[in-house]
Amino acid sequence: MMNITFPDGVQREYQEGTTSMEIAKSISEGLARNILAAEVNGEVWDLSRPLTGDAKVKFLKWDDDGGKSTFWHSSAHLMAEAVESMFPGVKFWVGPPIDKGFYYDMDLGDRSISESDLEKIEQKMRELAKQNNVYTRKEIAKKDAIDYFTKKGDEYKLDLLENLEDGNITFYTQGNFTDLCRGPHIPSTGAIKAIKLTSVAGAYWKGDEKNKMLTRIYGVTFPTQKELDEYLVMLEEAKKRDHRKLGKELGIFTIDEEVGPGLPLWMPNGTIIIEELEKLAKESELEAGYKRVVTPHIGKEQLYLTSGHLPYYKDSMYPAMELDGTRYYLKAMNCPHHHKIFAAEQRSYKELPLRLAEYGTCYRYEQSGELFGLMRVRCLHMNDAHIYCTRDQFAQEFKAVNDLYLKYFKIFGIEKYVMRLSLHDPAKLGEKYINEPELWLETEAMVRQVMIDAEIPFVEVKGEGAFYGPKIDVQIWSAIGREFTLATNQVDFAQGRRFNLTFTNQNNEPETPLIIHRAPLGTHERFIGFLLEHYAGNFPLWLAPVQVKILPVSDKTLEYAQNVLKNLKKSDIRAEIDERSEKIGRKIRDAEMMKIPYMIIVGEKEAAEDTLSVRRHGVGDKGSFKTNEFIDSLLTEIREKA
RNA sequence: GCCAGUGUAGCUCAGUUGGCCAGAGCAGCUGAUUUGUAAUCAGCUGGUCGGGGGUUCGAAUCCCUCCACUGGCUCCA
Repeated sequence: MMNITFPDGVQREYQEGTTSMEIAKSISEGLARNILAAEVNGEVWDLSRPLTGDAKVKFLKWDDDGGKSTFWHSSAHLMAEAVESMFPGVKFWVGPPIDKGFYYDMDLGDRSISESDLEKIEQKMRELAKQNNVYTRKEIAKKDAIDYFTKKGDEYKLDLLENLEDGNITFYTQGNFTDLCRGPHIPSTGAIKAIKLTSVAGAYWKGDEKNKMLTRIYGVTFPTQKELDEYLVMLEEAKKRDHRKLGKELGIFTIDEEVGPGLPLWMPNGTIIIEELEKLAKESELEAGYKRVVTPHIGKEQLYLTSGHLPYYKDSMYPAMELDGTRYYLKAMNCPHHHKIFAAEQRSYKELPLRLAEYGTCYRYEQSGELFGLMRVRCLHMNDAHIYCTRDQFAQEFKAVNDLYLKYFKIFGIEKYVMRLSLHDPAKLGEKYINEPELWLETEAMVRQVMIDAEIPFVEVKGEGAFYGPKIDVQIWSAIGREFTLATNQVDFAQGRRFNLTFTNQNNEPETPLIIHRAPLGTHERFIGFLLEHYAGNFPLWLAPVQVKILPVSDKTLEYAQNVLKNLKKSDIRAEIDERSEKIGRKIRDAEMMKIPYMIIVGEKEAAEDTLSVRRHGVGDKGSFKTNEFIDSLLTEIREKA
């Protein structure tokens, strides 16, 4: 007998070799119907797999992450079966579950799948799901597995097998499809009731662009049609938040083909937001002891050779222009220019930390396929600053930058983000990263310690560091789920030496400063793109391009409206009058569509009483106010950035 | 850059298997209307069908090529 412990602490005895499905059935038939997999001693197992000894068992339903991923993993196999039946000879690479659904990579030879094929594959999947085929697990010797795939001529699975240990290899079969797979899977295909293949895309084998491009099909499945429908509605809702759509509708920015891809033009409404953000940044940075500088948009080749950028990032820079025999580059980063400001004067330890800030304009030649609205562009305005400090000052300075982030995130109500400690990859030293193994480990430890001391949760990711040092990146997601770095806080142990930057220390010796590169508000482009989606276009009052729209009921009250406008402008409130000879309902509708925070309606009643009828966007009629009273409440709301 | 797709008026979209001057709604303009909390009415303007080349008696529709965009991959200081 074996002893099974459930999550609530209850223990029960079962015959050895009992499967988790049988255990579930012994508890209740209802439970057995709703479970997809079981967590056995922390590992997700098939329900049909026999348990061999005492264990902790937790049943996984659709609502558990482990349940969903098992469901989607099995769905990937179902899709593979459908594809194989329609495209005989197709070879499969890997088909994992992902955040929302699953994909499978495959080599179709000289055939290709277009989006119109997806529906046919879906249809086939539905057919196969209805057969309710059982997913069967089979342990297999490595030799036999190699034989199987050698006969099949499948070099991809053979490649996978190379890295697997004998005795640890399993095959899964459902219907006519057998795959090398570590599992686990749901009991049978019948549970998959709703299927949507979302897109087909190319993906390099093993993610390396030197390798062959495989075909990747993305899909998502659900246990009920209702859940799929809800998911599709959610996708539609997300599209309405897309900053590319909102940016156009609200007159924030435009991208013109003739100006160039990835080169946004900021329209008047967008420019107001830019100016408000810069005001916030300048005030905060002044308070935090930064000094402002301004630097040119270009620099000589030698500058970027000295900094070390050219060998690492030349491909991402616009090609050089040659003038009088000298090559100049458009700057892709501000740091070399700032370093030259540090170098321009003799520096004493008494000046440190020296914090140089600039909203710098940079140009990066991003690959054409990577451009994405405002989130990935070729011209960007960075909330940049470089902090030159001693080693002793580092922790405090780095933490102060983190505090600045958190202050901003609070203002903007940004809650969904992940702080990522981006580390170097030792395998790429000298190639992608400056070849200073000890300095890497040392600075990485310094940053880690600051984060731990500040009790800020973070994840560590190898291979995401800057070429000159580790960094903390703040990761966010666009409305359609793409991940971006919103803000960054980086250590630089390399450029100080490369530029020969020194200060005189207390012992009257020259010493190289550590440098922190930071951009808490990222770039205007990405930050405003993010804010558009974050607020769904409903900007808080202090950021709203038009804060108040005055709507006269008829021409008769136009004069009174103009008076009100004058008063609002006196208080620096951004207001406009809708002077069209439209009905009030129409004026309200248009102002609502433009997501203007406050509408004030002035008719003969208001003109006679010297009042305003106030309407709040998305809320409705707020009643009658005296002009001064209303302006005061606006000013408070603006000041508090509510 | 790579794979797959898309490109018709400022916007959202129709345009049957290639066939009469390429359509609609919204927006814009002009006029009428003077209006009370999410669309007043009428008339009008507006498109070298992404650019170029080709096939054809004839191309928005078929082919080639370039550009841009979309979804991914690679990349992301």
